[in-house]
Amino acid sequence: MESDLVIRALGALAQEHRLAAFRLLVQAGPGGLAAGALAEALAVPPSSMSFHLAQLTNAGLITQRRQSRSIIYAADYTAMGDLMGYLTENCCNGAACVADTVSTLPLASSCAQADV
Amino acid sequence: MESDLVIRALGALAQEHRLAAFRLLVQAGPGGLAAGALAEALAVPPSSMSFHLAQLTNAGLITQRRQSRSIIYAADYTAMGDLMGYLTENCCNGAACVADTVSTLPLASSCAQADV
DNA sequence: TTGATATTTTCATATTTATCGAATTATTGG
DNA sequence: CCAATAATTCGATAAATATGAAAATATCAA
Repeated sequence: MESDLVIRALGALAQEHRLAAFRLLVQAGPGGLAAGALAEALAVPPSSMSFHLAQLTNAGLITQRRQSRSIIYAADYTAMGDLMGYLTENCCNGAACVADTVSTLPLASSCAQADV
Repeated sequence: MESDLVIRALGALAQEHRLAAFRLLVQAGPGGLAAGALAEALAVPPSSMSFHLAQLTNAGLITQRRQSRSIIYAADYTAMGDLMGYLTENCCNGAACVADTVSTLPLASSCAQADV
């Protein structure tokens, strides 16, 4: 992941409404949520919501697809994974930052196959 | 980690010079680097560097200490770890984002001692 | 104390980002 | 086609961020 895209992704998440929207989309799963549903959930005017969703889309963190009259947004887990990978490699001294967190999660399996 | 601090941390890293400075500080380790050394390394005027270092400090990502005439900045690994923890919990569906990335890195050692 | 060094603060300016009503585009049912 | 629904784009404005020269602050060595 190039640092320009990383900066756009970080900037996209560095905003109250966008971070909240992205969290909702992560929770929602691949099915995603409609723009209107997000706007209502966050109590943000449609035009503002659209602006923020465009930022997240531009950063590659979410995808959009039309479904009838609605436009459904969904979190791009791969993009988020790439961002986490960049931060782990470049901003955490040899994964020291992650280790603490990961060790508290059920990731034993992923560590076991770390020799791949 | 509260979302307000998370947003400040993400915003602090979402800028070319600040991301580069933080990466240098992470590499430098606990010893840190002087403001002047960072400014020179990044070819940024002292006043601009100072501005950016203040942003990173305000976000809690780096610490500062005076050493003679220089002010030494150092990465706060705990803060970065907290940020990674927040993202893992809230923006990665049950750590799925991390698992993919981590498994492709030579993290066997960090995983082995994860029980510390 | 004086002078040199290291950094920050101040200040003006430029740029980017955020907000939201109103107008516009796209889709569907009747 | 027409009316209703769902989103986006436009446009004007406000607010936050970035930049860098110049002045102010802190430290040290002589």
